[in-house]
Amino acid sequence: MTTMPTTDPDTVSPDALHTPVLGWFDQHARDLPWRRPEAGAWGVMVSEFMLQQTPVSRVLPVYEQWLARWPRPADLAADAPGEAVRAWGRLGYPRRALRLHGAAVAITERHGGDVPRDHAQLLSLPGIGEYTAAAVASFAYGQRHAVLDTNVRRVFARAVSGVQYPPNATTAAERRLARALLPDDEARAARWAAASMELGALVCTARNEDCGRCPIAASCAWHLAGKPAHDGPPRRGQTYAGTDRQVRGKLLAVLREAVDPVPQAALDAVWHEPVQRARALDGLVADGLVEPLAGGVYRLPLT
DNA sequence: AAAACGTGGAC
DNA sequence: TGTCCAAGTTT
Repeated sequence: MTTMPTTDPDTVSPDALHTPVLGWFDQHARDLPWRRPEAGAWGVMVSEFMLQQTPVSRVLPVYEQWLARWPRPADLAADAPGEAVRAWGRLGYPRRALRLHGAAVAITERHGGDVPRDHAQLLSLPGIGEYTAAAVASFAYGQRHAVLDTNVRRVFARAVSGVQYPPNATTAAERRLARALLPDDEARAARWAAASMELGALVCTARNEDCGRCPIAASCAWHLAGKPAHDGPPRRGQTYAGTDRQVRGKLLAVLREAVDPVPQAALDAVWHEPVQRARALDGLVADGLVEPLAGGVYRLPLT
């Protein structure tokens, strides 16, 4: 007979988590450029786009160049989307660059050039989903939102539910828990969002977690249970080699480096298999990442 | 709801 | 060396 994990918000004591985690954050928060006051809402938003599935260490240099080149949304909006794709470099998932450009255009046209404060308005921008809308509203504007990213989900899974990893897909129970654990005070809630995320990023990591440095190890359900290994369906593994994604990446790398439009032959050289190669290129065009010109040449999108 | 969507560092 | 993982969004 086993007992179910404790996921009922009524059974957890929020303040017993808040105080130590916030205290730890005061001491150990990283000095990241998008956390500095001068970053502004635009800096926060740019960082959130870049950090979607990409590690901080790789984002840092691109972020700095991006903000120097396009210090306000209108600056990016005035430039070609292809320039955003080029400046994105090797961060991966280049559609994010296109969406960030699209968001800048929408902000310029519909919001007077200022990143909106309202969660619903943020959510309506391209490339902004539930997480990013909450993150921008919380980090940039100090609002009270449940900011549920992969780090926070893991912290909650362990500290509250007593399991090593959260479910593959975010559940309603997780959202409910995140809301229940949000401090009542707005400023404290915003601080909590950043702190709980930072704890997951630095201490309560996916592998090699460091419970010895964790401010809530003593009350962590998973730690108390003896840190049982993950039990259940395998966590989704990604394959990459030989996929369309890899071919798309190679094609786009050529276009990013090229100053002038690229002839078909130059693209053909990146992949031997013609059917997959054509499918990948078609996909890039369909996604608006590549613009086909007359005469069988291609370039990053000008419009 | 499941699958597509890049890239590179760490173990 | 191959697997795992990184502040998700979209269809």
